[in-house]
Amino acid sequence: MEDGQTLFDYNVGLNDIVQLLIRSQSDPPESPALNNGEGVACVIAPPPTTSVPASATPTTTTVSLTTVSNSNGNESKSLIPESDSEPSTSSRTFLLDPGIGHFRVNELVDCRDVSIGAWFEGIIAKVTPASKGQNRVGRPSKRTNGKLESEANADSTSAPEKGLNSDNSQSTTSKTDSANSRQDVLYHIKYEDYPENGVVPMSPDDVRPRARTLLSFDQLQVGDVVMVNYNLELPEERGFWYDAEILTLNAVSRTNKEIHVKILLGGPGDVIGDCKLQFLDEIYRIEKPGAPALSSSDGPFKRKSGPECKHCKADPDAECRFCSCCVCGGKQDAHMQLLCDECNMAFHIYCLNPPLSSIPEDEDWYCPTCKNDSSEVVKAGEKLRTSKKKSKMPSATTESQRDWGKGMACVGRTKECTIVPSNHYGPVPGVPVGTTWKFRVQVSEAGVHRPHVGGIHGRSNDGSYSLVLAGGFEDEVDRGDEFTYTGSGGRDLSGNKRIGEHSFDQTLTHMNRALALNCDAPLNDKDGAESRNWRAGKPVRVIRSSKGRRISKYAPEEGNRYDGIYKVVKYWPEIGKCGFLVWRYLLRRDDLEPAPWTPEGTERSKKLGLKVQYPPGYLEAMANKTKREATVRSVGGSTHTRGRKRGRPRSTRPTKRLQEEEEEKPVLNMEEELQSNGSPDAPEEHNTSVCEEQEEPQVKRLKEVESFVLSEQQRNLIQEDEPNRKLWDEALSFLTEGPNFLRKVEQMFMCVCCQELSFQPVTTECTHNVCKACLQRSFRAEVYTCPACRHDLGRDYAMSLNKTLQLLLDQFFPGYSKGR
DNA sequence: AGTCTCGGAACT
DNA sequence: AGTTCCGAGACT
Repeated sequence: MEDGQTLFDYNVGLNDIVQLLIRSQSDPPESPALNNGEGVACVIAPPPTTSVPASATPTTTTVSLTTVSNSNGNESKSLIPESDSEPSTSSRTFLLDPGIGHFRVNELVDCRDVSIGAWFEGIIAKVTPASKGQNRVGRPSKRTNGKLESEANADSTSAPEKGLNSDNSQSTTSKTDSANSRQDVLYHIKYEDYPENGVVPMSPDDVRPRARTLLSFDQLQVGDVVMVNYNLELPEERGFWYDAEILTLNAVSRTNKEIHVKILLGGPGDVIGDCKLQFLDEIYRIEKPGAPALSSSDGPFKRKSGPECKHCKADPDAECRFCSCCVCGGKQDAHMQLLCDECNMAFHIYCLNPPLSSIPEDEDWYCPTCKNDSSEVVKAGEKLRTSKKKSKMPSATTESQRDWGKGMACVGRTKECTIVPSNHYGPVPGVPVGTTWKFRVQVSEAGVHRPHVGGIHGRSNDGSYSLVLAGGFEDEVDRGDEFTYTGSGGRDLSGNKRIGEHSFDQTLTHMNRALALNCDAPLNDKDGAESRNWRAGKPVRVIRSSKGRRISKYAPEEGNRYDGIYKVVKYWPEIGKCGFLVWRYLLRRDDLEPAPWTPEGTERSKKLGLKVQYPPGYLEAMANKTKREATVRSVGGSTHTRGRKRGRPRSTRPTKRLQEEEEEKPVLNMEEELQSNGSPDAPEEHNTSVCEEQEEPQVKRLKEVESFVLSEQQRNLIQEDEPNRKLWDEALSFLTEGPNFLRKVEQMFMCVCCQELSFQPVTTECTHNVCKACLQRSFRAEVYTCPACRHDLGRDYAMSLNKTLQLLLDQFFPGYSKGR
């Protein structure tokens, strides 16, 4: 990121997870991290077989190497030299005592790359004193090591090189205190296999004597910590060298043995449990400090490392498109094989189409299938290109620094409805008519009306699932159980607007077409159509917004209320009051649940304890933001009402409210349309923000919620689901709480893996329910335990589907499995 | 990736 | 009270 840029500029959205690294100005531009292809164009290294006997001839630097490094002196861009191209070790095999620390110069050691937690062969190049601060700087990777040091010491004089100058004074003190001397040094090592990394400073914790002792199977015991070869990404293949604690030793037969270990990556708690080892005859003892020092003249003490090709078994004569050129499979001309920085496949430069005449000078190289349009890539230090959309936004031109976009219209969802798919018709299970949310984003979260802003939710080749009545059109009529609705479009929304003046005709496309498809009639985008049997049309969930109060007295006082299922009776084009053609729809209610404005409806809402739902923490935040007065204002209502409420003693409020509601209901019900503007003083039935806490017990006491009624079949199925008896018993105790029953069921049969209602559930022997797919994924990752309780299921566990439970969940949450 | 949208708070 | 402008999400 560049100064002045925001995450929005990078299309990072709310709830996205990103990884950020702090960029250091002092980080040398060319200091590639080990095993980190980032920023480094690699040329393929020779196959492992050719490198094994290599140490015999240290002077035979390959001819191919010189050709490239001549043309390009930059090490990071040049070839990775073959392992025999490390002349310095053989020419200086004597050990030098630096006077401090445990290791001598030229001693063979193992060094841990803390970024990946693996040990690599290294040689001590020099030893310097280190200030305590330096050693305590976390355990950064080699790449960040130098960076952190220079940053930490930017304001002091104890940069590493300065520390070297004050060598004498510090070394004497450390000699007197041997316990400190280990901590107070910094080892500078060279990796045997990665000379291009140069000399790397290392904390004493990450350096130890070179492993030299192979342990046989019978020398091992459970609990021992040893060094093993393991590939974290591809456990079947050869990988790097890690410390590991032995978990199980299983000798199936004399030749067939199994060892499971826990890989220890170095950091506290940084472990990978239950890894099955592949290379049982390559297990090393970990040497303790003080083990006899080894130098390169004592032998190579070199372990097999790195991924060996499993396709060709690293046969140098075999053609292999996996470990060698993926075009021709040939292993020749290793120095002319380019490695793609994305997919890691190799390409002879002459096998490319078009072929390249030389190794490219760019730091990165991507193969034709991985290459992105370079104009789309924002490189480090480059300014972002403004996208088409952003360049159209007013802020791109006006340069105004206004604080837009902070409102509830611009927040992201914090949860998502998963019990029904987004294209679900009909009610959302567990959401009764009368449920009210303050903000549209909450309606979206509940899955009742998904778009944040749009009035119609639908798909133009399927139909409409829900719509919001928000009174945007003067000429709409709302009679409660029947209303007219207007399509979308016809507005000029340039300038990043959401609504605007009508400036052209609407068409029966997009959402307008979707809503028309709900009508039980063949689509007619010329004249509209009338249903043959209006009830036969597709159901639409209808939400009334308090904004609709402008033209409809059926709109709620506050927020957005789910009013039930409606059907499209007919639709037709007409010239609206705006002067342009609009598409108009007649919707009629077709729902057994009583409408919220009817006496039955208000009664039911009361029983269910329905009140306006606010986002978590919203009321508290509002209360903090302003004072009590401001909180009252947010409830809405006229000044007159506000005054009355404030003057009223709190303790009497719940009773009073109920009386008022009972008086009010008939009024609301009987009022004729046009009288609605005359009743602005109606008491707020959804007045919650001030007295919510006080109300709670009262509501509970008064709540005689209508029970959830199980069908005969459901009852039988629950009986049948023997393994889940306990869970069902608990859920059934919520039957008396109406919609809470479904919420309880959803909660109890949630899959711990995907955090959604279990789909194709497997009921484990420890009576937990998980999606079969989730359990299979776990087994593929070789974790054979119950995801919920870690009970061992065994790798041969038969995952049998609990069909009874699946039937039940499908009944309670119709359509939820369609979304999977 | 581009287009569309009966929200909602900051600003005037 | 009216105007201006934003991110997010859904569809195409």
